[in-house]
Amino acid sequence: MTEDERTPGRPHVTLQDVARRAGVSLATASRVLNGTTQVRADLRERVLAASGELAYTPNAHAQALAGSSSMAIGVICHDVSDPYFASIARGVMRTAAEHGLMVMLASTFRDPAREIEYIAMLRAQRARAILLIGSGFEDRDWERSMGAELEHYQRAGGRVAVVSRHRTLKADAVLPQNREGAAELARTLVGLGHRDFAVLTGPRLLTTVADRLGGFADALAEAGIELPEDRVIEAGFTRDGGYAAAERLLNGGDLPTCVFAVTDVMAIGALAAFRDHGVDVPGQVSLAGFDDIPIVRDLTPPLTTVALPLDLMGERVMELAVREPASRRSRVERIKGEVVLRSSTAAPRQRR
Amino acid sequence: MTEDERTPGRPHVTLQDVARRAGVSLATASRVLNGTTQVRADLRERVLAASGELAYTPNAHAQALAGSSSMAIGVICHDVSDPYFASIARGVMRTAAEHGLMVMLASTFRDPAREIEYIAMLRAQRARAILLIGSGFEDRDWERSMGAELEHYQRAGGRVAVVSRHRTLKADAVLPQNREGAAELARTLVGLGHRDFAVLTGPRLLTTVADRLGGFADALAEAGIELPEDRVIEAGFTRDGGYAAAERLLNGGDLPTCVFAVTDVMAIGALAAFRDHGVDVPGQVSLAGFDDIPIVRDLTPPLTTVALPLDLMGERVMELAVREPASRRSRVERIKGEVVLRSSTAAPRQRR
DNA sequence: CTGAAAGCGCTTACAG
DNA sequence: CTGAAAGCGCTTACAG
Repeated sequence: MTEDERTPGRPHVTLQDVARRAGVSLATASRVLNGTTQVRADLRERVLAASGELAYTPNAHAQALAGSSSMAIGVICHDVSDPYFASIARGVMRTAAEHGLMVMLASTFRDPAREIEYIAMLRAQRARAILLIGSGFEDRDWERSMGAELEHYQRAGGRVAVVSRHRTLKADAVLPQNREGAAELARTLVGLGHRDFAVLTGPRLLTTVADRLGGFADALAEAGIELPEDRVIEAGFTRDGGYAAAERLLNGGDLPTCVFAVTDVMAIGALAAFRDHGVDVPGQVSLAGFDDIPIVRDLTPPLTTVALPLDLMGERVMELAVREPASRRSRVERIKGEVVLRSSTAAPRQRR
Repeated sequence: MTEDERTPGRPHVTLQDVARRAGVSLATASRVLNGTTQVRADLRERVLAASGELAYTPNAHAQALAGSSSMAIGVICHDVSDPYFASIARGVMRTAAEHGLMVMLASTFRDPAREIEYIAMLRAQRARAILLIGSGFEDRDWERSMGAELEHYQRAGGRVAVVSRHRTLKADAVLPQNREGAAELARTLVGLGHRDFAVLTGPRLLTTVADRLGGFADALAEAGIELPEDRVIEAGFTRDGGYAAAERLLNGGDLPTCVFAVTDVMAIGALAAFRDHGVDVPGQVSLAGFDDIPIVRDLTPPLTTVALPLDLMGERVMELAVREPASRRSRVERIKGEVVLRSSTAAPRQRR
């Protein structure tokens, strides 16, 4: 493409330029290039040739404005650098690519103001769908404002899909079975001989935390094992939170025989704290996480966890957002977690 | 907002609706909302009120089309789930948010066709800038096609900025000092007493691999230490590649006293392979990586590496893309790596 | 300071 | 099948 082949003064080649060079009307050029209607073969050829010669790239904004269709999907997460999100994102990106969609990504760092702001931006972009990846809040205010913002978006034709439970959001959802997975893990650990547990958690307002903690505690209760409140240690929902929680546990006097961190990321921090304080895992204390992010296989010891097919969950949530719903009801896809025993857990030392 | 407050049949509230409700012209409403010109206070008030009452959201496509300005930045990486990218992305996202920009993300999995395709899509979106995160190729063909595509974009006013060296791309760049960092690491390891090395690398066509390997080998040579070709083991540029490379090393007969994996991600794989084969690190072999991704602190043993300020690099590359250049010359920001000694390296056992 | 109007680059009924 | 024209929702010279 050289300067004089396009309309002078314009930085981009337009459909008009292509049509002119091909000797057809704007309409015909448009029809050839997005193949809706039949066009006579020779005209078709000429348009294609002209488009190629001029290296024509359609203006997505003009297309969106004229056709009111956008190829953009908004994806909102808490932190791009969290490996849990990163694994899900892999599936999201792959599936987006397969559908020729662009992903607009936003990190909110759990700042509600930022979440609202991003939804407004995505509304402005006329994103075709918005994906919320990660735990919701058990919080009336947060829910109300998010809900209002999203409904607004949905009324204008936008689609919303989420990974993880959001109490009242009316949206398609991929739901990891957090309660069931945590319960199954508890039963497995009890089966190993453990009777004395602690749980390291993030803020209990997060639905994911509430579900995993609840499922774990309930299963223990069914086995006749109590989880005293002072054995539930709440900290940041991060690696450093796990580290801090484990340190608080260590300072709290006698250790339990088994610790459950509600996410692998927190478990990584806990493992580091145990190592730094000379506590052997699983010799002195067993440790388990949840999620099965890829790295936990490479820890020493490799981490027992509840495996979630994260990549697949990303794929599914994107597909929910893209596929037209058969009915008006929200679709729900439940994802089962599978307990994976690795060397970070063992039978307790002085059993009996 | 209720149905009858906006133009019937339209899903979105438009500026026209706002203007009508405020009793002003389209132009005035526009001026109030993007604050270019002065507008009389009372009109201003009325427009703001109307906009709020109708929950008006501007149509970004119409804005982009009319003003030919887009708030979107394209970010192209190889794999969103790679922790190296994830850390850089954190800085990118934060900086984007500070500037009110949206990030359109693309994963290419190093597929050249996909890279080209994404650049075309970003061109269609009239993205304000494109960020290439990750190593370039020492490959004429790849370079030619990428170069052509990007120049095309740049001629139309697009900005391009990269992290890592791309031989001939005319773009602003954040350049980690791979050669120097690897050389410094080599000197440090030699200082520890090592004389017998192996290097685990990704494809040597990647500029990052070439630079780190080259810097390491040169520094060894300066110390009078040879790095035989069969001590350079090439594999995939991933965790599994590192694992495979380490296994090949183990099968190759006598172990070196020290192994350098050109990225932390490969080092993680190597560490797992050593563990699986009962090779003690650093007892039998020392291991070092490069990048200092967050997780390597939590490995056992924690990994010696060359630390790069990844988050900061993300911030910088975004700022290069956003700030107007003073001259037409490409700007280059060099980033120094710092050797961080952790427990994965030690003096060799049977020294002397 | 304010408004009428042109124009951004497309798509898509509507006639032919 | 093809083309002239209206319209998508804004911004911004250009007059007043």
